[in-house]
Amino acid sequence: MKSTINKEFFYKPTLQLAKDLLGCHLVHITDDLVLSGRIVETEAYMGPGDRAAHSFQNRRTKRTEIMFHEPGLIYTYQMHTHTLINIVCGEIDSPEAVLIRALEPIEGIEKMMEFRKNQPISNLTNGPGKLTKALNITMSSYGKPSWLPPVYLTEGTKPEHISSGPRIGIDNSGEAKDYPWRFWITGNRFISR
DNA sequence: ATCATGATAGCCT
DNA sequence: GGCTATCATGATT
Repeated sequence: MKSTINKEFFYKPTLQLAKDLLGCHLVHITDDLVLSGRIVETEAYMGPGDRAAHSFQNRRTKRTEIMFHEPGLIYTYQMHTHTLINIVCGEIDSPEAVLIRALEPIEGIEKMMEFRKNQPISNLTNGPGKLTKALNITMSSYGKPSWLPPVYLTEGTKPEHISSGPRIGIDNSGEAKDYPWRFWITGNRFISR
């Protein structure tokens, strides 16, 4: 069992945290089930100045509210038919977040296959909507701490090398679409594309 | 490559 | 209350 991350871990610049989350494990534990994966791809959303961020221009609404709170909390939101999971970053009142875009399946792979309608292992968690389905993560995690069960992070194995590039799915975000704020473990086969 | 899906959010009247 | 868009995915052409 990997050791749990403590909340001090989250007090660092968001771009650094986006990289430091690579290699950590995301775990969902319930009474009779452990589902986990190693984070292999993330994206940083930099708040008021980032046109791709929900909190652009400090937009503070019911949905974005949690990003104004302490780092390490879970920000989930619904996108079409999928739930996406982010980790809140930045100091209080600095509404930044890191989106978890892909995992490498670790524990509970058989069960993940059930949740993912018998997809092959290579297609279980290689996208932000897929991984929440595989780990059975829903909107009920909104605002919960990511350093405590049931949905939490643990230390994993550090990546050997990290790559970066433009974020995905934000073509309507002006100049922000080209910022290299997507990070992934170089060569990993579970990245989203 | 395009399209349907369909759950809110956010913004307008 | 209506309208439009969305940090995606799976199925279809």
